[in-house]
Amino acid sequence: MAARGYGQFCPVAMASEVLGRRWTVILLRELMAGSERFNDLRRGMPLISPALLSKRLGELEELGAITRSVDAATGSPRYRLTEAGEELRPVIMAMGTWGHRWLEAQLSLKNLDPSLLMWDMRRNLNPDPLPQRRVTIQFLYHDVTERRSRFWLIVDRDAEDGPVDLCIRDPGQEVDLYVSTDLRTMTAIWMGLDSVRDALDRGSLQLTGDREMQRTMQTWLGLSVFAGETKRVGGRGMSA
Amino acid sequence: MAARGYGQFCPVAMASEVLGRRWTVILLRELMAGSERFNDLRRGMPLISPALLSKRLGELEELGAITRSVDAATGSPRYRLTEAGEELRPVIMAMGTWGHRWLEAQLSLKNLDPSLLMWDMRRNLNPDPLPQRRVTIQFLYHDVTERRSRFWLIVDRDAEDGPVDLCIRDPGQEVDLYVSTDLRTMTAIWMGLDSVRDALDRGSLQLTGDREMQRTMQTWLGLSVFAGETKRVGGRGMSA
DNA sequence: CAGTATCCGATGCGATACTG
DNA sequence: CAGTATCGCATCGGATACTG
Repeated sequence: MAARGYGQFCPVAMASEVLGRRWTVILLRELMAGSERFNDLRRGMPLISPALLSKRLGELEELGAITRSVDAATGSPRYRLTEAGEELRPVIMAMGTWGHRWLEAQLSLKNLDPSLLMWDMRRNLNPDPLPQRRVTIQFLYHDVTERRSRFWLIVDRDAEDGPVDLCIRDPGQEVDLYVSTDLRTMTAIWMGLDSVRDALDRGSLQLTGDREMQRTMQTWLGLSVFAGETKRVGGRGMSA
Repeated sequence: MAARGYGQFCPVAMASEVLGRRWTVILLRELMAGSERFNDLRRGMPLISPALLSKRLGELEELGAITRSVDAATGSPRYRLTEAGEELRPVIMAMGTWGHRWLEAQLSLKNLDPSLLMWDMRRNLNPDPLPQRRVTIQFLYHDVTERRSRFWLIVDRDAEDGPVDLCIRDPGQEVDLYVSTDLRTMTAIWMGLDSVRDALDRGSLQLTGDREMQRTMQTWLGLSVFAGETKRVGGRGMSA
């Protein structure tokens, strides 16, 4: 694919040589979102091959943007942003803001993926408006093939591995709230293009169970960090 | 190169599908720097093939980031950023700022290119500190092969095509200031890694001609827009 | 000047399987 | 869980030549 590099001394060109590599930006986004372990990173970018992920991690480490360290307790490797890596946050955020403002929403809603959505929701869910006790929320996407249509979020503020756990098998606990909807609706809500109330009114979303949890869903359901940005979308959107 | 696209609805991923394409970021930088014509754009990215430049321009137009219009006077096409394209400026700037702060300076100084440097300098030169009359400045890079070692900047505030013209052939005018140096020194000054004074003191830079222009060189010589950023550089720099 | 057309080569990357 | 090893091909894009 050509002589790798643009032959330019301009800092934009040099940064672009790094950030232009496939998956690198997505990987940084995952790291910024807080994932530190190899397989957690994979969950956030399911289409990457382990070989390539390993390679990209190596490049970023070589570059000084991340460090690889071994967790003393578990013995498992952890990848963390260095100061240099942390300073890429404005770049990634600016990209996301622009993408959200200007890229056709339709396009987002073509790349639907229930696992990815649930993984994102797990990360941003806000336990505060929920009951103090441990609660289980079941999501059912009735337009998704059987195998990936049901998910359970278990919220427990006192859990060791973060307050929210995502299951793809029935955890066998009593469910406090059932959420039944289609993938597109839930994704649109997550991206701030739709709201819980509107979806309920339209009948695109059904809630069953704890009334209080139903009422406060819009507040505990964390949204995409870009959901607040005003959408513009002037052009014809991406061709792909 | 694989299924084009990351299969993600995240705005970062979608923006990255556009900005990750080779040369796209460089092209945007050129447009943001003010180039509007096909061959001016090429001068700012000499290693791109005309076919690919044409393709990228088409993609950005399709996307709604630029418009192509035909100049009524000259009949030549002009490419300009739309509002959506203009809003990519923070992204490009953030990339440049990061690149300047964290990427090994050595690396920049490996991608030396006299034509590119002169083309950048032409753009950012500040005519104000210079004499009111038309002045000619000759640059001689004594470490560069004969054919690309001499350049002339002609500064004329009243010229039709911008105040500064760059020539690669002797324009046959009396030269007001001779600048003799090596390519690395001049690039380092341009990037804010070195100063006119220091280079003069070290003997890496020689000036002959108009004393006043010599004295004020650091002020009329416009620097890279990133020259003000503090360099950090923690890691081992890029592998390339 | 402002592109198009064509060809072909390198290689990035996806897929899959395997290991400590 | 956290990767490595291997293979093969699609495709991106570089080179060159040509045109209105």
